[in-house]
Amino acid sequence: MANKIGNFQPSTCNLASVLPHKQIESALQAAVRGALSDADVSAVLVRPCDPKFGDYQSNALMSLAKARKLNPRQLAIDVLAKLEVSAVCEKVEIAGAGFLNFRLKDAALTETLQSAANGAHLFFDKADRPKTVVVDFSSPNVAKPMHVGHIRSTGIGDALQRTLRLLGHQVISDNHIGDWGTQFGKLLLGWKQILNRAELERDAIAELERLYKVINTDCDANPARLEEAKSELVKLQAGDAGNTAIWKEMIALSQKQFDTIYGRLGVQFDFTLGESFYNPWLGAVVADLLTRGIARESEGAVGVFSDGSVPPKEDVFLVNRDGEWVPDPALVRKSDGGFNYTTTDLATIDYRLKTWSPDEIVYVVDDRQSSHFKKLFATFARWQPDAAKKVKLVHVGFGKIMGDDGKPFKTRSGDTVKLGDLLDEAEERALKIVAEKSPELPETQRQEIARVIGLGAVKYADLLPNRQSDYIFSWNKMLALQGNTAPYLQYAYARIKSIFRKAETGNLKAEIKLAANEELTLAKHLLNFGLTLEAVAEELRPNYLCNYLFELAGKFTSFYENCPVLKAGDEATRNARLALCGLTAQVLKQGLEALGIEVVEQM
RNA sequence: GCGUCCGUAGCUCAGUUGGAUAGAGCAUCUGCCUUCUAAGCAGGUGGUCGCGCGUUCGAAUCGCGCCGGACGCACCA
Repeated sequence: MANKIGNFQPSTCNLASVLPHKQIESALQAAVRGALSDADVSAVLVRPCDPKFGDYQSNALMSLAKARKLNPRQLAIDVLAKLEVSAVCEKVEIAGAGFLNFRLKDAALTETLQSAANGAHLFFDKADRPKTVVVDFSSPNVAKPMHVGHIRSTGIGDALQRTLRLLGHQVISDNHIGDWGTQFGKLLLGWKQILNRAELERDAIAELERLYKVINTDCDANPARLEEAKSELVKLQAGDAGNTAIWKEMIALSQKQFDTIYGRLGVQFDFTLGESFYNPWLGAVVADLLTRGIARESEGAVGVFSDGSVPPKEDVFLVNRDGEWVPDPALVRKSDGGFNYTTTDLATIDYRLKTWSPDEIVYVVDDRQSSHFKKLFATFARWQPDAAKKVKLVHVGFGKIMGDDGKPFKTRSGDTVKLGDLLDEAEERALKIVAEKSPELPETQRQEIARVIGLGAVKYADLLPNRQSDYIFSWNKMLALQGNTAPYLQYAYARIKSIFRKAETGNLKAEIKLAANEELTLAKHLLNFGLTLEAVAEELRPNYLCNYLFELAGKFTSFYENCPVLKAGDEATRNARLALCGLTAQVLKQGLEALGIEVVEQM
């Protein structure tokens, strides 16, 4: 926020845009500056609107007028007098309390589509000011199976990194895996005493999970076993060679599992710097916090406490218990001398800033950890105030996945659903449907279609809801293949491709001609692709893109029903419609790709 | 007890600086396959946006208070 000062957008950037709404926007901003020389025009935006009012609308003048106690309609008249948008718009209208309504000239619309058809762009601009963004997501734990809970972080994080990259930002994706912690004491003990080598070869993660469970049960019942486990942990922490070797092997085995899943999901990371990577710095972080007086000792532990700079209600280091405000510190060292995740997270921020100098670090993590992140960010701001001003730290939180019963999603027997099993089931269910719908296709092709549709369905169902709300996991919904689902979008794409297979001739760079309502509606919607991508990148909400693509597919099918392409009356119409189909297919494919979802040529 | 998030159609959910008559899918009802994939399209039914007060030209959106729900509240992440 604070780093936005002086970050004005030169209008020349927008003037270079191929997109009419951006041209209108920068012209409008110039006109507003002309009418109100001191106005902050960064909030003067032009957005698509209800077609009955026009194609685009700005309501910015009303809030500007309000802040200055001006008559909004009069301000609109003054701004309009200075506004020059006749190249792309029909006469601009002032409506209601002070809306500006813009209607695109057909020529401007056609020209934008033509340039896209010629390959000059795909309805979005690269960012004027590319940012460097670290995206921290997925973060599975070593020696545990990835489960259904990981799809949210993995899917949302991947969609965000893809979208940011598409817009020309520099992204550093980092998988902060859980490869350190007290659980390794138990795992090491289990490995040394009850490891089944054959099982380890067959299914390493299951065997590691078994080790943990058995020893954990032992420890609960028998304090001596717990001591044994602790001493293994101490040896590991002290750098014991044998324990370190076993620990590394457990990580390698887990990484194999992660790679398999990520391979299926098509997710890539630039770095996988787990928690253990930061071990060498943890002591120094705590020492520095103590030296600077930011942390202090309490009950044997070391923590960061309230500095009293804000009212208790806003103080993240206080919590109210029975009517009294009591400390809720961010602990950075336990009373046994061990460090905890706040320490690691502080060292991680420090490392990332020093290594990559990002403008932003985005954490795609469960909403339940929001108070942890608030404390973490506040602690970092106190620890390194100057560095903190240069980076935006964002917690992208998300809700839980629930079962049909409204309780957290589990298998019938009450276990957590393993991610691999979930993906298998998605593909199996999709295969049944493909076999039913397209029995004529060869088996291998049906399997490939089922793979793309099954995975797409799961990912899309996860990305579609507002990320902050919990959502109900339903196979029927995501694979019913009706409504707002990945298959619906993939189907729209496949239908377009089918047209092209049947079109023996066709020039994708044909002259664009728009006449029918369905053609105009579709064309105008294509123009909003960039706006949508920017909204996703700005608000870190992939669901905006889902809804955009669903509408695009809907507008396309409407066009498809009403405007024959191959059987159009004349050659020019046929070619123009083919070009429109081609652009729609490209946007669908590109948009789905930004969500991490593949398409098939036929389904 | 305190904090965070949430409460929108029968069900599941959208709702992009507060903006014009609140949207979609499912379900339900009515049409549409001798024309490019009907996994589709067109249309109907269905909502005092939990309740109340307030701010505003304008509130699902902002503020306050209730009611209901989920989650979280030092040495696990």
